[in-house]
Amino acid sequence: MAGVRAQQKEKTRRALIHAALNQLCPESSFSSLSLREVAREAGIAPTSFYRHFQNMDELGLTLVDEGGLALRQLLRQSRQRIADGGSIIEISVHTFMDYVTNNKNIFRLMLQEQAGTTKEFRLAIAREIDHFKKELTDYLRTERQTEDKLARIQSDAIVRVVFSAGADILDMNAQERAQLTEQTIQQVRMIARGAANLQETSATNP
Amino acid sequence: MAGVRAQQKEKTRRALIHAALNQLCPESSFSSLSLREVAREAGIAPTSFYRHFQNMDELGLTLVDEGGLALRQLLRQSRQRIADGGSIIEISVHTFMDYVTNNKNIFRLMLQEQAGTTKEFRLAIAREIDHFKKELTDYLRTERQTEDKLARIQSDAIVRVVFSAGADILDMNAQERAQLTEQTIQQVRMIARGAANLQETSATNP
DNA sequence: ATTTTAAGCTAACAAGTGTACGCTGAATTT
DNA sequence: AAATTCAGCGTACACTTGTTAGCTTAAAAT
Repeated sequence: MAGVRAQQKEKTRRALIHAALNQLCPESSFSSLSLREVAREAGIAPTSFYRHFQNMDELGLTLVDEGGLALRQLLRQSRQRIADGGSIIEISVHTFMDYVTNNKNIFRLMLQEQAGTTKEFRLAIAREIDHFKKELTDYLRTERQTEDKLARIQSDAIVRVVFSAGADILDMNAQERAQLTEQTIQQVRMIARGAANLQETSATNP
Repeated sequence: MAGVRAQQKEKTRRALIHAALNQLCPESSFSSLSLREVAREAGIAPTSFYRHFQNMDELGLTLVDEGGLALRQLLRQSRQRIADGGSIIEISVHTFMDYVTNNKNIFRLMLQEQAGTTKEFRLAIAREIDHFKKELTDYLRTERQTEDKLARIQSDAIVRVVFSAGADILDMNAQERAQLTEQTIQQVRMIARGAANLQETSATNP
């Protein structure tokens, strides 16, 4: 059973996703996309859209999920490369910035809908960011022997700084990008240093 | 010359601003507001809108400017209250969070349009954030004798963390808000500590 | 007292939107 | 071979949108 039918369906589903992604330029946000235009670019009739998604939001959530998953996989990969030496901070930040650079539209979508109008979107994106925070917290606790609460506060701060810098990177050229990436690495180190310092202090003053 | 006419014009101008602000709930972003609805709520005909603003974007930019100005004034005020004792970090973060809590709609607008679709918006908001960063940098340099470049990096990190936390506060109740505010204060202290530590280290290793 | 100004109005237009309905035809199942 | 499923289509409807053109009317300027 080749599933000629299911195959074709998947194909136009991808076409819809691709069309939506393609229309997400700096000049038009996801929430301003119209079902009709997306359908037009995917080469189907507007009404056929409903054979694949219940509405545009469902399509958007798919984009967020796929994008978040890809980013997490990249970061997990890059963390494994740490064994070969190299700073985890440096590699992770670079990986993140590269992802943003290569997937501007998806990242912009996440930024926009993070403060956006649909609760389901906001939750989906909060979930993605939480995934991050959690993985980072675990790393800090096990690999860096950071005390639990401190690890959570620290990783929260790091994630905030990195995501925020990622947002700024969207409009930058390669040179500015490299510069901001360097600065972000320094800031993450700053946070790590401050956290370590706090831990020492509280250890001697219990 | 009382200026009965100018007075009335200002009044409906405020009505338009108020109407727009009022329609900025979590369920509808600024870019999804329609000129007609805003005009309707302000009690004028759609076409009369143009007597006050060239288009909706101009209205939005007005909101951003007013909101940013108010926030900066608050922070400047609160910084002067430092003389009476109390941590500048604590007071500033509290002031910021209170502002966000009391002006959710404006702050949400800023968040949305920061990654939004109109370049002019993005620039306006970047400008507001830069104002902040600059005032903080100056403070760090003069009051805390922080080295110039370090002061810039540090204040950049602080502003990122605080703004990001401000975004999260929008959907929270009073208790969660207090908790996140405390955490943010700790994170700012963490950054300050890390920066001081870095400065010491580089002073002894020139 | 007369003229000018301009805030606000009504009417109208062209364009775009989401979605309900029912049909077709090929892939699949029976 | 016959029956069923279902991705995709065309038509149609009821709205909403931004914006133009020209009128009214009271305030301001002359």
